[in-house]
Amino acid sequence: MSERISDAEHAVMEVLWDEAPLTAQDVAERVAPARGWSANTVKTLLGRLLAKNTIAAEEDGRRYLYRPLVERGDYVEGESRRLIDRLFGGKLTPLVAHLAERDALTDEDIAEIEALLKEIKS
Amino acid sequence: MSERISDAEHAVMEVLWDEAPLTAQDVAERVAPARGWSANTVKTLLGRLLAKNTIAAEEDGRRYLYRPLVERGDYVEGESRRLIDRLFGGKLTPLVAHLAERDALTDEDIAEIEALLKEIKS
DNA sequence: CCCTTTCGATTACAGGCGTAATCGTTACGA
DNA sequence: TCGTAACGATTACGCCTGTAATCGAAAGGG
Repeated sequence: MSERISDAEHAVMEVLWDEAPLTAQDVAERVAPARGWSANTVKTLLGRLLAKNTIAAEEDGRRYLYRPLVERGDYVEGESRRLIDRLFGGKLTPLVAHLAERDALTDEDIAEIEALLKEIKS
Repeated sequence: MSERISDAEHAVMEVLWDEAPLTAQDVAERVAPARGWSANTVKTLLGRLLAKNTIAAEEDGRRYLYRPLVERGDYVEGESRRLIDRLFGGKLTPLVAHLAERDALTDEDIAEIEALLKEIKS
């Protein structure tokens, strides 16, 4: 279905997931500063996302209003799954184990996840 | 330090992490079938990994023996962190929450992670 | 000793990506 | 009305990636 979203494109998507529809300029204002991009760059990215059918453009006078066609949750799940499949045999546990083993988890993280899991079970 | 490892390169690295040192042909035999690659492709990838200082080559007669210079754990942690930073604000909990919410976690997964966390705490 | 196979090294080449600049059109301000 | 600013569209361009083919040297078989 939807083609892969590149890193730079993803930055644009985050803006649109946060707020939509937006004009190209709106997007540029929100994303360009942090990235140091020119407005042209943002327009190129919007064009590519359009071509990939990841966003839609609705005419609004002589400009367009852009909004996402892909949901953030779907994207996030896809990316997460890719990583977990590629590096951890498709299972989440080894990821958690790996981070824990490397002290990349604070006590607080652990407590949070435990609380979360407890809630899920109920 | 080390440059990014591409997807295709990663497949080669997995072979070397599993067993090393290996000749180019060894690597090709182990990785090419699953990927449908020619032996040449594997050699190109080994060359690129060499250039990136991700692997080392030791002469062995008229051929080379390749072995990783980067540890799998470091790579895995880097990639995991990248994803978690990019999509979950750097925290693991939202990743777990996201997968749970999407029913991407089985009861067994949950039990495993709980057991794992309990062990860590002790 | 020569032909063929085998190596690594070099070169290739299209497509994606990051990052724009330029072009053609139109609307708006002076 | 005329120049200019703002838009989207088109074009650019170098680097990375995936995926090899080709080249030159060397080694091994007959």
